[in-house]
Amino acid sequence: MPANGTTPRAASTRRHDPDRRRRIIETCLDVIAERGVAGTSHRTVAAAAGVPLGSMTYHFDGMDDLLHEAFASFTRTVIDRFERRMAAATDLAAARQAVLALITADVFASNRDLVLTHELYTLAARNPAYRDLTNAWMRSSRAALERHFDPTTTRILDALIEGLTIHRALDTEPQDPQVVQAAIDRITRPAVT
Amino acid sequence: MPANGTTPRAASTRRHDPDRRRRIIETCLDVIAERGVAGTSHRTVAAAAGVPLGSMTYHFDGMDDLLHEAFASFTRTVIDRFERRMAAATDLAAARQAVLALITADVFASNRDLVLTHELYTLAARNPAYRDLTNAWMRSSRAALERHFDPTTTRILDALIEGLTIHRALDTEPQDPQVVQAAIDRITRPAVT
Amino acid sequence: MPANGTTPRAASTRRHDPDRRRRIIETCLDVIAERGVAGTSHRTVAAAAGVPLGSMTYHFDGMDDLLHEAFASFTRTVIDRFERRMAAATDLAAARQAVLALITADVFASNRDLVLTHELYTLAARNPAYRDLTNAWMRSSRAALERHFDPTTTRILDALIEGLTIHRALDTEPQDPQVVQAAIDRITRPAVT
Amino acid sequence: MPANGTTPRAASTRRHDPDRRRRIIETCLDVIAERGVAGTSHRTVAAAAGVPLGSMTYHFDGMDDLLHEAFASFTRTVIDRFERRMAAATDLAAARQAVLALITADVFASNRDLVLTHELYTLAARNPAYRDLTNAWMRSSRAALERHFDPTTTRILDALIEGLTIHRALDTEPQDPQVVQAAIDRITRPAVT
DNA sequence: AATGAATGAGGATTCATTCAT
DNA sequence: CATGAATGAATCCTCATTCAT
Repeated sequence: MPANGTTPRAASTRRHDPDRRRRIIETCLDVIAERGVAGTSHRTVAAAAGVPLGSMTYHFDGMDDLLHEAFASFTRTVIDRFERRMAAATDLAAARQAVLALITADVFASNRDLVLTHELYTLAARNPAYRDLTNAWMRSSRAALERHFDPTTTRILDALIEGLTIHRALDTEPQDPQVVQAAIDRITRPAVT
Repeated sequence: MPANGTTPRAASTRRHDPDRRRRIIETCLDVIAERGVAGTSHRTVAAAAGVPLGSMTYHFDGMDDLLHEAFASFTRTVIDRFERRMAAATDLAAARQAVLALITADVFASNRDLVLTHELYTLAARNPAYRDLTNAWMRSSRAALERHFDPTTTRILDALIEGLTIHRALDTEPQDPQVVQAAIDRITRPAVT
Repeated sequence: MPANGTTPRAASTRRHDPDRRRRIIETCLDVIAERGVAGTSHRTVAAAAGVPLGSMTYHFDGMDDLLHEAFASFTRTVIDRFERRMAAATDLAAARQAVLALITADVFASNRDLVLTHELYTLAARNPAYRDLTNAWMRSSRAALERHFDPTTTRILDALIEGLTIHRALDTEPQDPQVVQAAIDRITRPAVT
Repeated sequence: MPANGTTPRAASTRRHDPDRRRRIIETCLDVIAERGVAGTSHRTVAAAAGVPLGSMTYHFDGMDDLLHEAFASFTRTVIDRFERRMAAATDLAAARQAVLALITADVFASNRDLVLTHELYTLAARNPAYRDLTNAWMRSSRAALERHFDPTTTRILDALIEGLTIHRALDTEPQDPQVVQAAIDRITRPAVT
């Protein structure tokens, strides 16, 4: 066995690279996170993924196709995380707790996710082709919340999560956890009769 | 005082086309709204503003300078609108009404404002140089809300406005006004004791 | 003898899709007519013919081989038409009539043929490899005309057909049939003694 | 005065090159003649003209603009030559002589002109934008001929010149001058009564 | 025998910026 | 003070061709 750590066949089989497409997509998200959609070009992605420039238009019908695929992968990931978190809650208290965790801990745990979300929203704001992704995202978030809350509460919570997440990211001073807790309490507590 | 309404100094220091700089900035916002930051170049702005290409680097220290000035102008405009709306409210009921109007009517009345906001957030998410603008915006929104609400309520309302506005823009189905009303009620009503 | 009408050998030597090669050639002419030699690539022809890209270099030794085959097919077609038209004439009057018909009716009945002819001439003007086709074309035209006219008259008629056809195609105003008739009369009438 | 033969100002004034545009156009014709329209790219022309690639799209609105300008320059040249030759003829005999000279000597004296003509015809056959050039060319040829011949004769001569020229260029065997002479005689001699 | 995968070269074009005027 | 001219780098994309299967 060679010392370089690659399998013997790797050198000879390099031509056929079955998940190169998938790897380009993931690399593309990294590049977007780091340099923005504006700084994402065939060249930058190809260089980052270690594939020849010609690979880009071979695997994708142009920059737009690649971007859409990349953001489709991104939304799939965040939707999964959201759904798993909410599905784990078995009663109302747990559901409230899950929402708290979503906002304060994991949805945009990384700056990467925040940046990607904004880039996607920016695209969707001008280009309807990206609305299918944001729509699917919103619909799945609401479906996950509606397992535990009524439709109106769901809508409000959904907007709250959005707003608090954005402000947490943009704000220079740290977010007060008590504010988040208070928000969830007020929105989900039963109406005063 | 001169009859034309400009101060004497302005006339002497800025000869040719005194507000060309300002006009470029406003045109730049139009271009961003229409084609995105990515599609905004010296060329496109110069063409849209009807000024020679050389004017751009004469009046601004490069693209970034121009973008920052443009978004500074934008945030000034939306901050003004927000503050005027909130300042007009004289009691709590009117303040609640004002928040409702902000969300359902005027903050992102136009698609233009929505697009510009997302473009700015996207820049700010990656580039700290634009955080001063988003910070000032957030601070002023909160100050305006704090005239009527306590700090915690203000934070929650602020996030709610953000989230509902974004969702209204991205969503394909129209926003239910009752949801907005319910949200404001729950967030601003006194705690159940 | 097999019932399907093909020779036994053909069936055994060409299995899959026996006339794919021929179909590619014909499609290639369509593509050239529509987009020009410059716009004709392996890709465009393969797509138009509905064959995989790899087929192109399998069946032909590169673009040039394909182009040459395509224009060979084209000249064969127009030569046949010309010869059939001239062969049908049995006396001098009929021959004159046939020349008239060639110019006014059928040589470049379609814009397709005109375009293909110019594309071929352009290739032949620079690349000697295509001269064999234009030479064969000219030689056969002359042979067909020489059944009815002396060599000098043939040369002149041949040039006239060429020139009138080109001008008919390029001219924006329609060609006057009387001019064509007059030209044939003058060229083919006996010399004044 | 420096020994290198350039004027002293040349080195310092290199930036301002007032007839660079014209030089690019002429070089473009050379490139087309040598490599065809298909082989004519911004790169090849820029390299041949010794100008940076960026110059091409600075001076021209793209490849099509450049091509059109180049062929406009070309047709202007050949039209001038044609007109000068015909204008020099003072009587009918001289006019006949001039037509003979046009065909046998100078219209496509060089292979360059022949190639350029075919390239232009090919463009015009498919792209109406080039018909203005071929139309102007035909109209001016006819106007020049009509100084000496009636309209019908002019049309026939015009077509003859076209056809004989093309065949002279494509034919491998040399053109017989007597055929040309005979053609002119037959077309221009008075009708037999 | 036939083809999908892959790639490096080259295509037109746009760009921010510099500089001489 | 203001700008038209100019340019080299970078943009996306198409291409003919090679090659492993």
